[in-house]
Amino acid sequence: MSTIKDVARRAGVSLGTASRVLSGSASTSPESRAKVQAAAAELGYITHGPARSLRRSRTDVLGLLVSDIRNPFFSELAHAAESEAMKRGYTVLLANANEDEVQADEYLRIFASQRVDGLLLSPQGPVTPRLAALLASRLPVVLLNRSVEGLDAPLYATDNAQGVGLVLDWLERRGHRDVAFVGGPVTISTGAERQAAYIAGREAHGISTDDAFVDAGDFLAEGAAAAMIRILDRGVIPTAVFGANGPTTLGALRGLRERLGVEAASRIEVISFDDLEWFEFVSPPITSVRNDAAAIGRLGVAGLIDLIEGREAVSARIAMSLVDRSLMSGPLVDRPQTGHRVP
Amino acid sequence: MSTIKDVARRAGVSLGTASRVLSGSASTSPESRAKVQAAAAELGYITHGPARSLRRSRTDVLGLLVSDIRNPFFSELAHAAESEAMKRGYTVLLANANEDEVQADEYLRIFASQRVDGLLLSPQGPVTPRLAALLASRLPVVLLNRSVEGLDAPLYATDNAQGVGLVLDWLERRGHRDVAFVGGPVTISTGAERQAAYIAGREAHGISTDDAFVDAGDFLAEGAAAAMIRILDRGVIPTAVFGANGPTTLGALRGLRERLGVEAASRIEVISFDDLEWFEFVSPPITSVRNDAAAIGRLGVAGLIDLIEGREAVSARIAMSLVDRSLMSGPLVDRPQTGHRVP
DNA sequence: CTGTTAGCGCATTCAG
DNA sequence: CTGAATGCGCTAACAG
Repeated sequence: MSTIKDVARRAGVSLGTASRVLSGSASTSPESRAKVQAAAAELGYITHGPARSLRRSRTDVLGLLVSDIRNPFFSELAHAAESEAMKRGYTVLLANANEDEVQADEYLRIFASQRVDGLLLSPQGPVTPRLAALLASRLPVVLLNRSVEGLDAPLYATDNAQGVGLVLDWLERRGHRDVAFVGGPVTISTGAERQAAYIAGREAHGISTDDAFVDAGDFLAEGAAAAMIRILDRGVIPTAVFGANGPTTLGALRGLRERLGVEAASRIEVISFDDLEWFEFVSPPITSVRNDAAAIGRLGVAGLIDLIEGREAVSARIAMSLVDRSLMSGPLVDRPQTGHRVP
Repeated sequence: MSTIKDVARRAGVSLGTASRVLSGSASTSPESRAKVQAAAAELGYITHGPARSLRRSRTDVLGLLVSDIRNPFFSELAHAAESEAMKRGYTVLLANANEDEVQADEYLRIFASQRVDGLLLSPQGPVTPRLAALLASRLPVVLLNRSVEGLDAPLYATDNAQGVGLVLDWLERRGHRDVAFVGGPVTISTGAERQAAYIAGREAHGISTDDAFVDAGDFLAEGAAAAMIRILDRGVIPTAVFGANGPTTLGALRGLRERLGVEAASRIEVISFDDLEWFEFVSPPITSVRNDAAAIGRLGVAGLIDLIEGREAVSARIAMSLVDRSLMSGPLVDRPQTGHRVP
């Protein structure tokens, strides 16, 4: 690999001039510019990132720590964040915590070691000592979708209360009273907020307040299936199920089918926080409130760059929209009608 | 941020000794070790990655360039690669080409600039000049799932011919003659290999050789839906559809429903290359051949590290397995029976 | 506008 | 086993 020294020698200019041309930092004569650029092209010169970072004490790298890259919500978010960052001259170092606090902490160490210029964080739990140390070092941080106590950073997140409101309205319109709620960990802000909004609003929407209908998993399919089964094993039969995120809805569906069989399960309507591409294919189709993951990713990157470059960054809540697929199938005729207010 | 110099001063040893302790490179006295480690812990010292990389002329970073991070095949692969790399002391820099050659090339530049120690590549097309330059610089490279002409690197890939064989056997057992094939770009090795194996094997499995049943998209849902619609618009009605990767199957389903309606579409069986988590919920359930993305990711990382550390790396083809969901639904009774050999 | 020089933080040499 | 010295490749400060 050729260095800037090689380029300078070949172009017949000094090291400094070559550097100035290649990084465009100061004005240079047209002749120098031409000579240096030609030499660089001939040699296939590519800046040595680590050396440049060492000298400038910045890396132009952003760390992005997501909870679960296999959750389409996060893979879409990551994708949007990455292209926004690239457009603005930054590279994203993506890490996957796999909903695991220990792994998250390990990646924070790597980010710190790589000296990322800023951090996009979707936290797993409370503020760990390592995270506290990063914050103390005044590393710019923004939060994605999940907040955490004692961490005062701009937050780019789904409007959970508004989204749950859409769900409650829909449940009421469809005449559901016996609704199972499969939530996520209440230790995660999204889990807590969605559950709280649901519990607070259900009575006003004519939904049973029997807590036998409520359980929570881990925001992954497997834990959600177990939660769904726990609900059913209490002897209640819901007419609708509300899954608190994408993987949770997947797990809830599996749980329903495992306990009730395909036939009986297909008589239960499902609504999901987070829209997945396959909901239209299930019978009956699954309705959802859609979470604009791409917007969150883009806004997060923009906000983080604002912080890095010394500007203000303001939090934003992203509104959700209802994707009502119940129209496709009409009212569920085989549903037990006891106690239902049919729309 | 404290530097190794601060640690040395605080521990009352020289810079060299602190470095030796912290990187474990040479033997040190127990006392020095204790003092240095204590000082490092007190200061919250974290190695400056760029400086270390500059000095050692290696970064312990692997570049992973995937075609489409929102394709679950790749997000699972990326996840597995990342955790395998972490286990072995490497960090993965993930980039998403979005099935776009230009973007892929841009990321190759970033990888080169960051001086990654090796490259895991799922190529989009032919060898670009930039990729050629990287290869010429003797950067260790392994290929994931897709090969490319003129690039002699270890390949960790699905056994496409074997997978298509499983599909053909299943189609024959189910008595399908009029089978639509929705493929991917033949400019991508997986697209070409899968299509070639299907075309070559169909006659021996009693499947129509009418090429009206064959079309190809772009390995994304939208292009596949268009291809499916082109097939149907030729006036043929298949009894089964074979989608050449996950997003393709999704698109094919959408195309079927758009042209035929839900009812008629549900009388067509679908089989897919790549298994998706929701196939069990579709009616009838979608059968698939499963691609072990995690294995490919792990093997790729292991192979790449072998190359980096001067060992041999041998290519591997990963066998696919049939996930037969037709058992769940039994033979399709409403299917037109003309010309079918019923199993 | 350009050449020279210093030094970012670290690992590694060479003496001792 | 340890300390002192060197330089990885680059940018920025300075003097011209």
